[in-house]
Amino acid sequence: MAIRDATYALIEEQGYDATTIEQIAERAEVSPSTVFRYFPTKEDIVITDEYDPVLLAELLRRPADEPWTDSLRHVLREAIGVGMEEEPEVTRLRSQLMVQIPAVRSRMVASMAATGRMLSAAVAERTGHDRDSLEVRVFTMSLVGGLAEISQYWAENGFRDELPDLVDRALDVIEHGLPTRKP
Amino acid sequence: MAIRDATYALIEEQGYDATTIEQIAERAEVSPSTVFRYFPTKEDIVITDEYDPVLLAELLRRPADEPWTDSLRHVLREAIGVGMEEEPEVTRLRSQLMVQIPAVRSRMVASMAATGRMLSAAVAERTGHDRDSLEVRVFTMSLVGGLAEISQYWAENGFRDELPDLVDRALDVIEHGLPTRKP
DNA sequence: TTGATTTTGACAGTTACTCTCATTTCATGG
DNA sequence: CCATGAAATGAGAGTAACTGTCAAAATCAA
Repeated sequence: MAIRDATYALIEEQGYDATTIEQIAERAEVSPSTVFRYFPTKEDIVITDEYDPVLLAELLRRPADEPWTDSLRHVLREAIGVGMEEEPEVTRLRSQLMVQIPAVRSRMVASMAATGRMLSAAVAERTGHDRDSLEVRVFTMSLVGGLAEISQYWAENGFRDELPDLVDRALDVIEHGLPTRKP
Repeated sequence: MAIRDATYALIEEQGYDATTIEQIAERAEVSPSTVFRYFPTKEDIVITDEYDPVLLAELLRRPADEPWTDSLRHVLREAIGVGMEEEPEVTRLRSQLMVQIPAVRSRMVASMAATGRMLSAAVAERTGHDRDSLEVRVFTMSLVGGLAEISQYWAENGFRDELPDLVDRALDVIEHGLPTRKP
């Protein structure tokens, strides 16, 4: 979409804060009204939720007898892989903005929380818990919190790690807790 | 502080969005400029970070040979207990605003993330990890994510649970994962 | 009391966002 | 090809959260 492209371009040129909606509208050759019609907030232009349904669909496609933590691992690796292959610069830019711009970060966390809610249903079914139980909700959100940190870590360290590896390490921590007594 | 009191009162009367900085300033008998001087954003008037140092101090006071998950449990229960005893209505209002107002929620999560960073040092030391390692960071943020959900759950269910119990259950999930095969 | 320093306020400006209403675009049936 | 209705777009006015600057006022020290 033109609005999104214009936004990415302008942010790379001038930075996030210096980029106004008016500029975005001008670059995309639409009116500011139209920008607001498609994206309720400025952060929404940067962030995308479009992976959510994909993620969920993938999860449901996994064999039912697979340990669900494994399912999750596969699905997350896949989702992240897709993002990186299709538009690596955008993926990086998003991570970077997450680190630098608090509003973007919180929009991202909110988005991931929504994803988490979706996952809750799947997780609840597999584990035999009630979807609205404290346990499932806490687990899901702790998952989301941990995963969000991956992006931060990645960006802060200059994107030098392979994202799938980070996902693996993060999931290990979330599944088994911190490995004890590491020298 | 007068500004904070005025804010709480106005929010209870009119709700969060309907309460403007101008009204707050008027009620607190200061100028809007002064409000902004003390609180960078509207959400900051509602949220407080003052428990952070207390929490950290408590944590350091625990015996060094205690399993650190136990230390965490004690400290969190204590911190929450204090908040509830000293100003229960405010604690409840904050939880409620966290559920209703996205901006407040994300400010809260950010605040808890900052607390998490502080805890990271303690956690890292006890477990022998590097404080900046992905493992510690993921663990800390997943802790924060899970704990933040407690507040949500509590408010959404009409504050009928005892907060310390919820903390216990949440920490169990975070420590041991979701209990498997619950009928 | 004077002088210095800190706190406060008045004010102007920016920008994200909302609402309303008119206009344009466009698909569809006659 | 034209008319009609629906959807997309735009113009414009308004609000409220901030930011920055500078002057006035309260506070404190000597």
